[in-house]
Amino acid sequence: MSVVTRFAPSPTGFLHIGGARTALFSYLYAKRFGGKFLLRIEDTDRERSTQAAVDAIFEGMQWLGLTSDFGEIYQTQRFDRYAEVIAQMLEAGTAYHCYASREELDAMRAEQQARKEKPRYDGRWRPEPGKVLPPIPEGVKPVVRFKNPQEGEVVLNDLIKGKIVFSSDELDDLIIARGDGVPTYNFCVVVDDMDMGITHVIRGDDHVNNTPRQINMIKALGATPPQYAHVSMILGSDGAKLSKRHGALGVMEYRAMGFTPDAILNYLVRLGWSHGDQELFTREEMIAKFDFEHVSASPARFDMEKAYWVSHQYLKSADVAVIAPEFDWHLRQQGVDPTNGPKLEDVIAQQRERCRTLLEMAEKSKFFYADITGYNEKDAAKHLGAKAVPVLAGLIEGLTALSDWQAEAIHGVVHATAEKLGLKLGDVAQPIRVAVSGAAVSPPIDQTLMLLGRTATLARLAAAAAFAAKAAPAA
RNA sequence: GUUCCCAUCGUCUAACGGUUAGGACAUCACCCUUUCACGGUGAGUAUAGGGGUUCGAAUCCCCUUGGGAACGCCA
Repeated sequence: MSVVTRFAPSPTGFLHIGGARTALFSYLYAKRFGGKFLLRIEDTDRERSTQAAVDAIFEGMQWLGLTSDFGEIYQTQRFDRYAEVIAQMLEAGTAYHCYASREELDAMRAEQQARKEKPRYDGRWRPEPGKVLPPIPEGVKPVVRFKNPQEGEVVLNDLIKGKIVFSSDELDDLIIARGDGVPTYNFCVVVDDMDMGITHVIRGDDHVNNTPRQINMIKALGATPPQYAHVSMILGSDGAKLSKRHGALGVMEYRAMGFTPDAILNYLVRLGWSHGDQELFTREEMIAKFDFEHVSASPARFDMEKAYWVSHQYLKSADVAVIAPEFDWHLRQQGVDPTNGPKLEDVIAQQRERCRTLLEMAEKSKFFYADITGYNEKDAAKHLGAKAVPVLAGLIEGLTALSDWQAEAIHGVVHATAEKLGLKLGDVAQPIRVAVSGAAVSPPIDQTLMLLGRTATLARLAAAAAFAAKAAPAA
């Protein structure tokens, strides 16, 4: 049997990092066995589902490259099918109508909690042989409940957590259709997974307690339950649960922070899963090596520092042509148009070693594409003082005379200037950095000037010379 | 409250009864150096606690403690 997995988010918010990892695991597992992966939008709660959230989920999945093999599937488009199954179950006696009002149920739960019991439906409308049901109240639209078997136990052999046994008497009769006829999550999941031939249900471990009921429903429908893999949640760096108020970010925010999709995926795949000592994986390697035997059952914290490290590894080793479009996006995000200026690929090649993210790279590369707006105060005070005046003058003279604007020749001029003035290389290079980039940090100076180009270089050196001359008397 | 899950360096993890408990991130030190980085070398840091089982336990079992989840006409 070919593997079919699914990622089934409810569209009530963006695609967060935990969901992305669950989706990734599902995707990898399917691909590993040459199977299919599908994305299903669980939008039966029409009050909370929004189109904006649906769009955000698709956007995130697409950016990560986790594409569905079956297009878009919405539960709200399958209501006819759910109604059909509910009718079947009513007919077969595996489901029944319950006329208890919400108030009645609230009161029941309150009583149970007062008695320190687990709140659960008491089966007041559950038909049993010889049992007399209450009179049907007028004007009440009944809900439909699943008639859960009450004997024995349900065994879940989870691929990650191992064997988990639930006693059947812990399981109450859950509602599968609301008073208005709209089916509920636990029921829709079961019908969908069955109809879509899902072989492996990979989801967050907050669903573990739903699983025995779902297994019972699948069995009541005469189908075979899929395999389950319940993935632990991702915690914030302080060990607290990620929430909207507390550090939960959508995957697109990681794009804004300068991560590439591959880097995020690589970080996520290693969060809870391992393959010996290997830290870095290509997408192909992830697919070839992913397994549930090495997925941890315990929750993991999201460590931004390590994520940055992974990001850096990708920036350093990736094909510059692949990164260039994302780099372009970041520059434009910062209001810089990279059309006129050095080739993005060349700038990336110079910056990739010293930047952990594309955001950082864009910030540090703006000066290649736009005029600098001023000097870093400390750097200017240190490097553009009186001492810099002869240095800059010498450089301008040497560089103006340069016919061949290449790194090697530029390097020669910088060296010659230092030698002529009896200075160390750093004493010459630092003023140039500040003059040209606005601050004392840049790629190697010869590369920087080559990329910047002759015109901009000389203009900025001249401006810095004027600045230094003005600052000199005070110094 | 009830049920269920989880527990190795600060963090992510390796170990599938026998290792000086390994690697990575982070930290610190040194080297390299034209700034920032990269890179190199090295250091410190862990089996939550208590009982068993066993010749031998991080590993299997039980208890404690500490985290977490679920218990909706939410998903």
